[in-house]
Amino acid sequence: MNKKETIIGSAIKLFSTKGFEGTSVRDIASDAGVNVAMINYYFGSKEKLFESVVEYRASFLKGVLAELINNKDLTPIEKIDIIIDQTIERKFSNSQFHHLLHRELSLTRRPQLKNAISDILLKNMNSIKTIIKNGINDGVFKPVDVELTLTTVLGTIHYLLASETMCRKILGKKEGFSPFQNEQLKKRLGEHTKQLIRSHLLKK
Amino acid sequence: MNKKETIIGSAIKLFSTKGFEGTSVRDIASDAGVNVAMINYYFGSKEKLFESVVEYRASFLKGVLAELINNKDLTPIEKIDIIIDQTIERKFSNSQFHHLLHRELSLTRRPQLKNAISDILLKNMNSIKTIIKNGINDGVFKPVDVELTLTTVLGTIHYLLASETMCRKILGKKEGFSPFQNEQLKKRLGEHTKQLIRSHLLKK
DNA sequence: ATCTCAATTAAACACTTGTTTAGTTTTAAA
DNA sequence: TTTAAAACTAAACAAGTGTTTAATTGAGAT
Repeated sequence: MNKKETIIGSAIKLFSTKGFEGTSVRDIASDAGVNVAMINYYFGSKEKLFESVVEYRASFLKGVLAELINNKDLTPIEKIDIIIDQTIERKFSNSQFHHLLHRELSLTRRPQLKNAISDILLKNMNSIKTIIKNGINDGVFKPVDVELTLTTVLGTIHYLLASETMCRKILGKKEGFSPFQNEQLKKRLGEHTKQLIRSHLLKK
Repeated sequence: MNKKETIIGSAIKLFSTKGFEGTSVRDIASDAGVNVAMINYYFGSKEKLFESVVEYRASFLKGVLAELINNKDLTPIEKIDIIIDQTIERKFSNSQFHHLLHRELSLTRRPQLKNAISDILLKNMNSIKTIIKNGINDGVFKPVDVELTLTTVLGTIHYLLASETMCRKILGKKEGFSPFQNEQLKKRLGEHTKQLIRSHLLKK
């Protein structure tokens, strides 16, 4: 691994857990085992490093959803199930990075970065949107509020993973319980979300 | 309004929009029109000011939900409807403060504050939880995953309000659209959430 | 009028911040 | 082996950080 990537790795870790303002370039340099000046040498500034971090990791979020839309062998509800599973998988394994994105979104600073972030997040949403819309047009789904149905799917998953402390308390678990590494919780969340969406979307 | 409250007011505003680390005590003092030293004089430290902010505003979040639980004149689903409306109302009018709480929850620092915050948020959740549980026991609701159903209600509302930029893009609105002041959006969100929960909870 | 104590101030404190400089080492091509 | 660009370093920079100090003001009680 070259130094530039090492720096990005440390930056992801620290920005995610301590926030952008809460992380100093010296923290990052120390964690990455490089001289402080290397950050400005490679990235120009702390802020540009942040942009590089988002850009670097954004590629991980690009789902392979485009092909799913045009798949003729799957029913619309099967497609939704797959998307729910994929979304849960992705949010569980990159939970801290998701927090970073959403934290930044909720602040007023750095508007151009916020635009970049929401564009990234929207790519996934648009795939789900298309599938639901097609399902409605084909008469398989009820004529629901498409945008808010998306919001429900992503909101449910996101809210549960918003904080380890919170998640434990919601579920009534003890201190030792690690939600984000728990396969059983993933399964439980998947089943709830799928069941919910079926009731919401499918005609009886 | 005394100075202590003026400081808390400015702190809420600035912490909400710029984050805890992104806000300096001089920012706050300047906004409140007081000397910098007054913050440490009244609150002891920036961190303790933060705790005061949370404590001060937390009272606004205390719903009158306790009495709703024992109300015999309302059906379980009517109670849920009321809770959804109340939650939406509250999140719309204190959206920035909610962001502040959730942002802090997603960081690793200040664990005792995180506990305090999640306890505050959980008080509301427990009221909803009881109502759903009672509904299930009475045979009116399907035997759903109670904790995750809560998560869905709060997650839907929270996710939509997570960021103005994001909200606009989800809904396909233009730059001028102000989601958090929009009565029509409140109504739309209420209808979607209630419809969703009815399909999910009610037996056919 | 004197005393007392809380409220308030400007200034300084010690420290951290992101960034830059000027110099050195490393690398690799000519 | 010489040369030139890239990689890297320790140190300094100016600005900003939260906090404390010591002095001053103001109001109410004695």
